[in-house]
Amino acid sequence: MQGANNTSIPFDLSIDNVVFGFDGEQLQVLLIRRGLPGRDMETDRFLMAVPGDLILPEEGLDEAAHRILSNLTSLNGIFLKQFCAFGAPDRVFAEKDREWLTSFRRYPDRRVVTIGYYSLVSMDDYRPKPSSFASRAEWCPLKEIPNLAFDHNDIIAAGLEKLREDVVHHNIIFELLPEKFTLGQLQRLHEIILGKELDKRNFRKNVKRMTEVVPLDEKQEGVLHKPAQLYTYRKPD
Amino acid sequence: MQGANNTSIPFDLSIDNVVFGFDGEQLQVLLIRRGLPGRDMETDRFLMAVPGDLILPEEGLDEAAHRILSNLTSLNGIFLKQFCAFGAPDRVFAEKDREWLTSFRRYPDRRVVTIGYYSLVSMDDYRPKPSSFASRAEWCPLKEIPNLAFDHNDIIAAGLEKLREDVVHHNIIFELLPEKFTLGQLQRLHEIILGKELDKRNFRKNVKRMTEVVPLDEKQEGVLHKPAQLYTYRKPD
DNA sequence: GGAAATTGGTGTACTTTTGACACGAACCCC
DNA sequence: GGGGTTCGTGTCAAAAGTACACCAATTTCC
Repeated sequence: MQGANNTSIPFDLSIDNVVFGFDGEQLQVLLIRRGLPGRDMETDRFLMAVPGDLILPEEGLDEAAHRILSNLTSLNGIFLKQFCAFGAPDRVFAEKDREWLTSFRRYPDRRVVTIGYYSLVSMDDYRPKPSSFASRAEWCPLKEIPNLAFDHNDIIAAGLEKLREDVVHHNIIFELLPEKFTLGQLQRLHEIILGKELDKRNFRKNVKRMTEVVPLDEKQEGVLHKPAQLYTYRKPD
Repeated sequence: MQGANNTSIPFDLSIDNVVFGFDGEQLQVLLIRRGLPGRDMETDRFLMAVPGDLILPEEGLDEAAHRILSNLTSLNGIFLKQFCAFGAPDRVFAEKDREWLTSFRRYPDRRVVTIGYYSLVSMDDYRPKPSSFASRAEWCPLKEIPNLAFDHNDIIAAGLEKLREDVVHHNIIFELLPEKFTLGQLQRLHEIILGKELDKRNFRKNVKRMTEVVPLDEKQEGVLHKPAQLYTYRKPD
């Protein structure tokens, strides 16, 4: 940082969390229905958004991301990774966002820069009830995402791209699966994230080389086909 | 973004650019000697820093990164990539940074969040003169970096880590080389960034598969050994 | 003018990884 | 008991990665 520069206007800073979930079939993203419970929530007056909020004066970025996600969704202690800052000067000033901004923000004319985080959640572990007052969060299939507030559509797209990069080299993909999973689920998830089909036998060959993926003494139950062996992921020390 | 949250304190936002250079031998980082020309510049009163400054009210992040780098170093139109935001609440409030902050910042008590960019420059293309008034920039070998202002040592470390990741999959490494380079230089640069030795013949085998790296009708001159074939990098469309 | 020092440049054999490909087994439902 | 569905398995060929040693071209120094 360096400064003959005294032009110092205040910014607001926010976090936006792109939370990916997997239901065994497709990738989903957690969206928030905005407004005040009971008054605006049931209307379509405000666009949906990714869970995010302003950073508090005294908190760090990761800390803020966890707090905000916890407040809006009750998700605690989950995997969260910063992936990009978004700061187009007019990113919150589109007409569509005006009413919400003036209703809920103290300084609606302030420029807002947001730090994007993405996270991965097993949908088995988190099923918000869409119509409950307590939770305003809903899963939305990635392919059916509506027009969102601000630049949140772009943020999701960027988060997805980052997820794709990270899946290959870091074992983050297991965050999206329940504790016990089948190799079929693991393969489908890879296929969905990478956007291409994989060969079953080759895929399994590779997985069996991973010592972190261990078979359990258990099989799938209640499925209408041959039950699959269950596996779990043991984090290396 | 979502908001029952009206606690809205202003942040200052800055950009910090970690500029990597390569001299054929080792990686270097561009540092700025801070203070006012003629008055403070020659003293050691202020810690050195990575080139950075506050973002202006109306400019985007990438735009700000380019402007700031251009202002402080005259480097224009170079490769710049956002890699991480740094926002520890106290990151600018260490005692060592106090005097500079109060001398040069209008609101020295404001929390500052910074967006880190890294860039790659061929040192052949940019040789600041350390003692000139016009340029306050100096190359500093990565291994000899002193204590810097704020959390800039951390920022450099994070930038380097990101560079290591990116080098493997994106052809960014050529930004660090002059237009014409030898395979020896290319290999040394890879070895330095990756921190391990590579086999010469295997390395060359791989490079020769890259259609972007094309041999020129030219050889090295004025070296005290067998002159090497020169190559250049042609960006694919 | 020749020797020493230095980096440039080249090929082969082995191992490992990747990629393509087909069929019987186990379970549910009807 | 038959039909539908997913599970689970092995082999072969091609590609990529890895290990390894010597002569060539230039400068400098004697």
